[in-house]
Amino acid sequence: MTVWDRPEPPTRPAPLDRQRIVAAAVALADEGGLEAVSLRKVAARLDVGPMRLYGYISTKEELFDLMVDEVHAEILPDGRPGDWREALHGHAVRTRQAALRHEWLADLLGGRPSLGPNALAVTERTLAALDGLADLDTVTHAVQTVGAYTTGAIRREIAQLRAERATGLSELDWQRAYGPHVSRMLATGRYPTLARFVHDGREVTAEESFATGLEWVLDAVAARLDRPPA
Amino acid sequence: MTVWDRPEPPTRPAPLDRQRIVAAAVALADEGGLEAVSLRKVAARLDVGPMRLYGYISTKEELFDLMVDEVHAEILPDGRPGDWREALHGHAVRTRQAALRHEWLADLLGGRPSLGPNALAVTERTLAALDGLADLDTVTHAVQTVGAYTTGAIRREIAQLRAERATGLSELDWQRAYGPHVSRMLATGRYPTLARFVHDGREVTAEESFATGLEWVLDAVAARLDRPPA
DNA sequence: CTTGCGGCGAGACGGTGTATCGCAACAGTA
DNA sequence: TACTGTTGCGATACACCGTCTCGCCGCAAG
Repeated sequence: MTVWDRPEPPTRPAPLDRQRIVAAAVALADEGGLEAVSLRKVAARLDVGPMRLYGYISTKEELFDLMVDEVHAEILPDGRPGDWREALHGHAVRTRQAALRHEWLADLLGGRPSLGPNALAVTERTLAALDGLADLDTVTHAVQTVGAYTTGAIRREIAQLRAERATGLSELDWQRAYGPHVSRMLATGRYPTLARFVHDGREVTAEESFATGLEWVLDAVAARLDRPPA
Repeated sequence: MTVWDRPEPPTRPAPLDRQRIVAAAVALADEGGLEAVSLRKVAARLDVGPMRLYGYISTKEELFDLMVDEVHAEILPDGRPGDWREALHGHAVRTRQAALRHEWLADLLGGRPSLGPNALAVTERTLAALDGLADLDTVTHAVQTVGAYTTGAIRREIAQLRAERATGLSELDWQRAYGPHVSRMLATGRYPTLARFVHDGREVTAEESFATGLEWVLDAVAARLDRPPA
């Protein structure tokens, strides 16, 4: 049997890599949500046995940590730093955009401390943009407060988005119709104020709501940065 | 065989109840975290087969929804309403306290829309405290902004608390020592600002951090409530 | 007493994360 | 070159999960 008759050996899959593992996991999560990520499926996508992964991660939670840090690369500011407000605003907006691209991020955000290189780099850039404008404590509080708002607002937005998708209602109808359950609850008369707000309230897009709250929080930060600490 | 020889029939466990199911699930979660809650274990605690639960809930997620609403009973304001700031502040603080009592709440907060009777009642009371102080949109933004901050801050606090517990470090050492990993990362010199903040920053308790950020956000709300909408 | 029905729960199913361990392939040595 | 020691891979196993199916048992009606 000549060389020509023998098929080429199957191209060995590139040797494993944390990078490749995380990329596969992110792809899986983007397609089917966090619950679609199982070590077996990640391994299958890399043509590898599940146990192979344990050389690179020692637990599924670690894989999630790596995924979160991977996405933080998308959150790093693009250009050179502007003023503090632009930095905080940009960080919040880019985090939200990343969560809209990778909805599973909302499930993980704030769930564990993010100490990966990309997350630290994001923090570094943000802190640097505020450095010197006030004492360390004030700056720390500013970053943490905006971060907390961002995390919470993103979670709510994604949660609502999923609920809308599940019921098939359009986003703008949602707050008024919200399915039979809420209608019935409001009709009991036990939540008169809430009922009035739902009935009379203007429809507000999630993006507008996020932006408005963010401006408020940034204003609060501005008030503390401008004047020396109490 | 006389009556006296025959044992009394075993006291039948009280017929099932959503209340009892949720109470068992909450107890399990309080003891071992959310991951310790399985339908099988909840059922076992009620001396019942797992399938029995499906008459009362149709999915595990629904059980989680019920648990969240159960805890919202602890978040309802105790007395009669005070002013708007007290209402928002109290809501945030009570939510945090509930999360410290039931750490698993941090995993669920903001994860799905909360539409249970207790959650709606909490919202009703909060909205009522702000009603009339500004147009509906402004009031809605106020409640949502404070809510988003609260969710995010609680998640971060619980996440940090768990990480501390896992490493055995004391809370105050944490920010400086944070385990070998962060020390090494900071030593690389790639995060100079962050390193300086970690090194020079005053230790701040989680409670103080939460309270400070909350005051900032409430100040921002005050600024919008006091003057008519733009 | 018989019959029909309805609901309960045992068992099954397909999946999960992870521990174990036999084997095969390789490195080093005689 | 032949042998041996070691290492690391991955098949197999295990305990557990959420949920579906369906046979059986107890009760109501005739």
